[in-house]
Amino acid sequence: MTEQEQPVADVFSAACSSRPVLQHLTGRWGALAMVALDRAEGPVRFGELRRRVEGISDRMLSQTLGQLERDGMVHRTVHSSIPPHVEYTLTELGARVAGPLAELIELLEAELPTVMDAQAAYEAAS
Amino acid sequence: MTEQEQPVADVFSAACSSRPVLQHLTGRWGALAMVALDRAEGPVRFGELRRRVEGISDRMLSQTLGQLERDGMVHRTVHSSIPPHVEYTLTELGARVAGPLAELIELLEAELPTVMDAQAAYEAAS
DNA sequence: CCGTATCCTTAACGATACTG
DNA sequence: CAGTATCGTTAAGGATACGG
Repeated sequence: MTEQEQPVADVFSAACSSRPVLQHLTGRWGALAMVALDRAEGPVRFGELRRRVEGISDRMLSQTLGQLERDGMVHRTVHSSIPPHVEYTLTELGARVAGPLAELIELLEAELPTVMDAQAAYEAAS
Repeated sequence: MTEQEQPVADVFSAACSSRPVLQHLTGRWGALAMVALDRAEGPVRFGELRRRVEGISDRMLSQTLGQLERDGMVHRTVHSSIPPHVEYTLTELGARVAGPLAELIELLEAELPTVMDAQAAYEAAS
């Protein structure tokens, strides 16, 4: 049987359930958290993640990870001990989603000079 | 000469200029606008774009396109006539950036059932 | 150590009205 | 048609303090 994967979802449709999921991934911190986990290639602790994603607050990291966990992108493992020890990893789906996000970020980092030039040209024209 | 492209940019650094650029692309409407332009494969007018990106307001579309134009992702062509006629296309850089964004969106649309299942499981566990 | 709770400030956003 | 201006509302985000 050659089943056709036919997406019923359309993110361009306003009411589609995929919209919030996209928001979580492309929100202020979503992509950074995902790619940080992707680059780690192994479990990462909360504090370590906060250090990697510079500028994020406890509150935002917690909230972002919560959304991603709910969406099935991130797996959370709690080792009940004192002090507590919590590890985050990407799920199988999360790893696949992280791919394009990592590409985007790498492309952007490599092409930042191009962007800066464009910005300068834009300012000059206005 | 085999020049090594060595990115000086690091999006994980809080003050890096790449951060705002990433914001524009992964903000609420950035990715949707980029991929809508990518799928069009040709010039798209303002009104057409607004129709394609369901739910976006005049104000947000204008602002989003302005940011993307400033970042060198989108090219804007004004045909001075009455009524006005303005066309948007991706720049060469924009087209390359749109690639990963399109991948992300397609993956998300295809895997939405997986995400919905994860959400249901999450609710059940709490 | 890993968060949550609370409060507060900012900015994102949408609706409406208006202009070239 | 393609926006901009203004206004009001909402939601996102940061700071701080505290709990398991």
